[in-house]
Amino acid sequence: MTAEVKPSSPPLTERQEARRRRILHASAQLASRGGFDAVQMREVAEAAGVALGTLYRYFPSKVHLLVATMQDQLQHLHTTLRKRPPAGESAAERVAETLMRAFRALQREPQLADAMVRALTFADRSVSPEVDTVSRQTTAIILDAMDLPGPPDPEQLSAVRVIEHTWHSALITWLSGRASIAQVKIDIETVCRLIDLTGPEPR
Amino acid sequence: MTAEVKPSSPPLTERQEARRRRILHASAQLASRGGFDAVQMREVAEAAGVALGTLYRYFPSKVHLLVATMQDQLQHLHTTLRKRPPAGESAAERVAETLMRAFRALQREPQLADAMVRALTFADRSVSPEVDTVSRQTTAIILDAMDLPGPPDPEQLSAVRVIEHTWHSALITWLSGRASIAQVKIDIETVCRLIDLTGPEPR
DNA sequence: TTCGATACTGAAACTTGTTCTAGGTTAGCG
DNA sequence: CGCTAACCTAGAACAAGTTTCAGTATCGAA
Repeated sequence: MTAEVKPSSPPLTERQEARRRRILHASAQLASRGGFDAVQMREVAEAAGVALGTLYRYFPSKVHLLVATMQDQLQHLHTTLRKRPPAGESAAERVAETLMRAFRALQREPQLADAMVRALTFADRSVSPEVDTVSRQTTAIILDAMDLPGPPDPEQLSAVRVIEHTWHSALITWLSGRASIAQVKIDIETVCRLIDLTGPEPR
Repeated sequence: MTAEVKPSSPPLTERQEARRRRILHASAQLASRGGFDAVQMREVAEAAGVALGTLYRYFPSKVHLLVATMQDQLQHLHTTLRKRPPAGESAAERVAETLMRAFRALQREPQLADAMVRALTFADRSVSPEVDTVSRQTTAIILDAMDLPGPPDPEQLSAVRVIEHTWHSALITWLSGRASIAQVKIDIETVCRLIDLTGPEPR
């Protein structure tokens, strides 16, 4: 279930790889302060030491840039989470625990979270492939936490999708100050019950 | 459970009410064609026959405008839905039916849906009150569909929130072409099972 | 009816995402 | 080494959201 971010088509030279990394770093840096609005393309370019045109060659829009930033952060998160797998009894508990852990990680950088999530939901069709990658990464994290014996069945996949929807949308309501952390926790736990509903029992 | 859109603080004169209505109409009109990008503030102002500054006095940003447009459309929808209540046996069925009906309504105006939903998820804290109103309208629609005998308990409210999250997020993935209508239907039906899970049984 | 406050208009200006252009640099290859 | 294509840079230019301002119209109260 390893979901590596695709190294994509043309292999980059070392300097190009470094540029790309500098850009993503600058993006995350700026986002950590003022959130979405603070990630201004001219500033990112300057902070990364590249020309504006170059920035646009690497990331065709601000949304692309921030979604790529999210891919980057998610990969870190996934790696971190794997080191200490959740300890719950049931799959539902493990998933809820994992998501709340991820949530606390985002809490530490709320502005960064804001920038990434806003970009993700604002993305139009032209960013679909990249958004899809993020979605696959999230799915991988959840399935990892479920720690199923075999491959998931379609019903479980649907439950996972619903959990993703909830996770995503709950994050937004928290970021915009319309829900408390406690409420997010309750919603996550509520939706995770779906897992035990679909899994072992006969239908 | 009637959730009227608050008439807000200062009562408007007749001409002001008419202006406001013209603006919302122009907004919906433009959105129905090109979606979010086609709702350009200068064009809205021109189509509504008001100056740009006036448009901004009524709606302090494009996002505010589109969220207000959504409030408007939701109210229509709610009225329409009430005329023919869903017929399902269980609360879960009725909610799923209602949401799919709403979904089909949006399908008829995908560009408008795109504009409204993008605005909703892109909204930052400054739009929280308005977004909250939309959320309450949605909650009211779902609770109506559930047709509970008494007031909902906290567990049911959490289930409703999760359903809203799913509805909202599923809509986004459909609009951005990353999920089919069939998939949305499955996800809605999946999440609606939560209702029967929380309701009648003893815990 | 008249007055003062508030709202509206038209137009310019400002901001930030995005595109374009002309010229210099780099990488790979014979 | 020298060539060529692809890449990079600096900077201007353009697009659309938002703000501002001076002047005009409207409204509600005296």
